[in-house]
Amino acid sequence: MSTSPIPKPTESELEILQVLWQHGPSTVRFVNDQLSQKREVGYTTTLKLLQLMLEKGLVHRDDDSRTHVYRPAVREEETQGLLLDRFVDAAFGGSAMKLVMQALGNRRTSREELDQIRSLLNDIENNEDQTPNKKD
Amino acid sequence: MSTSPIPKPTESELEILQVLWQHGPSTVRFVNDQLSQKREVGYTTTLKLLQLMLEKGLVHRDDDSRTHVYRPAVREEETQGLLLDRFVDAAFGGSAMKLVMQALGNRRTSREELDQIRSLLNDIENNEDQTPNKKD
DNA sequence: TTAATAGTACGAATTGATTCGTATGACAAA
DNA sequence: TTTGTCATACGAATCAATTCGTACTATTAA
Repeated sequence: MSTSPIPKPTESELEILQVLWQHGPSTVRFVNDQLSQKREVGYTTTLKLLQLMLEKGLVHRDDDSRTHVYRPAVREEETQGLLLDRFVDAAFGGSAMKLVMQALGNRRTSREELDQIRSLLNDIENNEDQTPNKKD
Repeated sequence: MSTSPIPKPTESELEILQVLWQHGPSTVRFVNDQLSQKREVGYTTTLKLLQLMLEKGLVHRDDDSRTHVYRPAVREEETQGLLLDRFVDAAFGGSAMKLVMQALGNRRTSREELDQIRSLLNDIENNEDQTPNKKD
């Protein structure tokens, strides 16, 4: 069982991955259009980023047709988990609890969401014994 | 009550802030010793970082004595909140819920911690109406 | 007083991420 | 065929973060 060697995506790469995760396989043009809705960004910039991501193994590319189509090579949850770990370390000194408390305390959370979390908490408490739990 | 214009600390700066938050006002030597426990880092590197952080307003400095003493200029929760916002945007497409679910689902959480969260959830649900909610 | 030690200041090299200009090729319409 | 449009490739500039070497000053011990 080799732990997959996911390279840590940068912020820009993450932005692109978000688009791919959300919309599925996309052309450079499409990705660039999406990014452009949030901020100014040149076409070749997006192109270059995608090419770098291809080299890093963050995306796959279908270049059968002239217009290439990119799709994510990493799974959303996995990548988010990886980044979350790093972030918890960097910003919260490793305490995931503190992070959760902040996230919940600091912003408006709807009753539905609260219920969702409650039910997750119950699940966790029930499955406690058989939880895989790879890390210390 | 002006919201303080906190500059976003970089990863290295955050590492240093962690030390200062945890141990209080410290000399460069002390901070460097702490950092060195985790990874190789030169003394002047730490010094330079602290000097830059001073310019940015991330720390204060007492230079009465030859050996300067640095202390955090930003509050822990505030800074974490700021970074959390950015992180939720960057990695979770803005959904704090998804982040919380990941954080809880992905790692072992003790019963005590689960209870702590539950009680926080209750607080949130009760205070819902009168919650100050300063931010947009 | 002198030498060793420990501190600060600061310029500059390095590295990585981001950005974009320009060259080049494919394709389609006239 | 020729011309205009749209695509990729890739070198290189820029910018920020990080790192460290070196110069200089204060302090202390001999």
